Amino acid sequence: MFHPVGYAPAYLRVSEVIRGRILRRELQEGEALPTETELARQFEVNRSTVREALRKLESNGLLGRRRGGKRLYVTRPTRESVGGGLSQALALHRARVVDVWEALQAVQPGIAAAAAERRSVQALAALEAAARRFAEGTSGRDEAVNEVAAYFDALAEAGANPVFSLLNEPMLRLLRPSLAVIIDRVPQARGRIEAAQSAIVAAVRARDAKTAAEWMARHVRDFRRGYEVAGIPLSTEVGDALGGAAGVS
Amino acid sequence: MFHPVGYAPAYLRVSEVIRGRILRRELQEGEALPTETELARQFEVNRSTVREALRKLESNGLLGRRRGGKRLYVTRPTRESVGGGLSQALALHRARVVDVWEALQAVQPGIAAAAAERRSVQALAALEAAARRFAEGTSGRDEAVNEVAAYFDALAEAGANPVFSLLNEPMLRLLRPSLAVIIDRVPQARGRIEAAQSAIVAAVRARDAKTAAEWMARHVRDFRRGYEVAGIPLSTEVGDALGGAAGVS
DNA sequence: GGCATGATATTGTCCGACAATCCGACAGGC
DNA sequence: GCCTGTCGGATTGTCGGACAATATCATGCC
Repeated sequence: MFHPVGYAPAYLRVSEVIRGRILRRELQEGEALPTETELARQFEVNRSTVREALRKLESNGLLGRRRGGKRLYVTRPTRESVGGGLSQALALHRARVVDVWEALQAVQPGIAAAAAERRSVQALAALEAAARRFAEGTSGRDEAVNEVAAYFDALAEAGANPVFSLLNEPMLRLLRPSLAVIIDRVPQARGRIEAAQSAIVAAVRARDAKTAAEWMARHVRDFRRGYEVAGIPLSTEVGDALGGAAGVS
Repeated sequence: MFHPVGYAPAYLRVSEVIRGRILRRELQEGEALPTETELARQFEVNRSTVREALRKLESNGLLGRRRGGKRLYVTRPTRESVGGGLSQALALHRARVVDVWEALQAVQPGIAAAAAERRSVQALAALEAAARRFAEGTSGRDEAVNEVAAYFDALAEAGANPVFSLLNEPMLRLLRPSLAVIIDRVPQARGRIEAAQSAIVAAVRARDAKTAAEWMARHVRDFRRGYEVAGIPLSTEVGDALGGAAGVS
C-alpha cells in the first residue's frame, strides 16, 4: 500500500550527482575533477563525505588517477575494470567452466562474423599480429594464454562493437586458469588453436562472415574437447583462482 | 629493468583484503560484517579509512544493507548492480542501438537453446507466466516494456546459466527506452512479439533447442525491423536516457 | 630551451565528537 | 498471545580540525 520512504545518505547523493554529470557528459572524459576541498565546499558537506562518494565512483571506473598522480580524472570504465567486476560477480554466482564455455559458444561466432564484416585494415593487421605471436609459440604457458586472450580481444576489437569488446573480457579472464591447464596437458592444443586462428584470420581478411563464424564455432567446440582431454571437469567452478591475487597483497 | 614499485593507499589495501576474503568465501554470503569500529581496530587504521574501503565494496555489490538496516552484510552482486555497471560503461563507450542489437542477436539464440535443453518445470511455468502477462496486453507502454524484459529474464533463468542471466540484464536495460518507442509507434509490434514469445515458449516446453533458437533469431531480427519502422536510427546512442534518474534525486 | 629548485596545493590518514537511529529487551494493554 | 510504547546501548553518518608526504607549478638558472 505504501512505498518505502526513500532516504539516502549524503555520500550517496553526492556520488549520484557526480555520476549523473559524467553520464550526461557534462563532465567530459579526461577532465580533472575539482579538488576534494572544493567539492566539499560546493556540495556543502565535509571532505570525508566527499571522499566516500569519490571512492564509489572510483571503483565504478568512472574516476581514475593518472599514473602516480594525485588528482582524479574522469575516465570511462576500461575493459579491465568492467571485466573485473563482472567476473567477480560470476565467480560469486558459482559459474562453472561449462557455463562460461556455453556463453563463449553463443557469443564468439557472432563476434567473428562482425569482425569479418567490418574489420578495418588496421584491425586486421592487429589480428594477424596477435595470431602470429601465438603461432611463434614462445614456449611459456602463461604467455601462450595471454596471446590467446589477446587474439580474442583483437577479434572483438575488429568488430568495432563496444558491447562485444566489453563482454569478451570477463569470459576470457575466467577461462584463463583452465586454459593454462589445457595448454599444459594437451599436447596438440597449440596446434589446433593455431589452425583455428589462422583459418579465422583468413576468413576475416576475405570478409567472409559465414566462414569466420563457422570456424569460430568449431574453435570453441574444440575448447570443450580440450577440457575433456585435459581432465578438467566441466562443472569446475571458475574463479577459484580469483581472490588471491586480486591486486594488492 | 625494474617494475614500478607498488604502493597502495590503506583504504585500497583494506578493501582488497576484505574482497579477497569474500571471493574465497571465508566471509559467506549473508554474514554480517564486523562493525566499522571493530574493523578499524583489527586493521589498525582509522574508521574513516575503513569507511572508504567499505564504500568501494558497497558499489561493487559485494556488500549490501538489509532494507533500512544499518549493518553491512556480505552479498553477491545482483543482476541489477552488475547490469547497472555494465550498461553505464556501455553508455560511456558510446554504444549504439545497433551494437546492442547485434549482441542480442548473437547471445539470445544461445540462451533460448539452453533454456530449451535444461528448463525445469518451475522455470517453464515462470516463462509461461511472463509470456501470459505480456499477452494480456494491459495497455501501458512502460508495463509492456517491463514485461518484455521479464520474459527475457525468465528465459535466461530457465537456461540455468548465471553467465546468461548476468549478460542479459544490461542489454535489456539499454534497449528499454528504444523498445518503448517501438511499442508506441509500431502498431503491430505487440502482436509480433506475442507470437514470437509463444512460439519460443512452445519450443522450450517441447525441449526443442533448435526451434527455440531459430524463433529467437527471428524474434531478434524483428526488433531490428521495429527500429526501422519506428524511425529510430540504428546509430542512436543507447543510454542517452541514463544519468538522469540513476537513483536518488 | 631544458632543468634544478623551492613554495604551494592536495591527498592520505588520523583523532575526536555528536546526532540520528537501528536493535534488542522489556513492560503494559487489548 | 500479540501488538504497542518505551528505553538504553550500539552503530552509522557526518562533522571539524590536524598533519605528514608528495604532486604540481612557477621560478630562476644554465
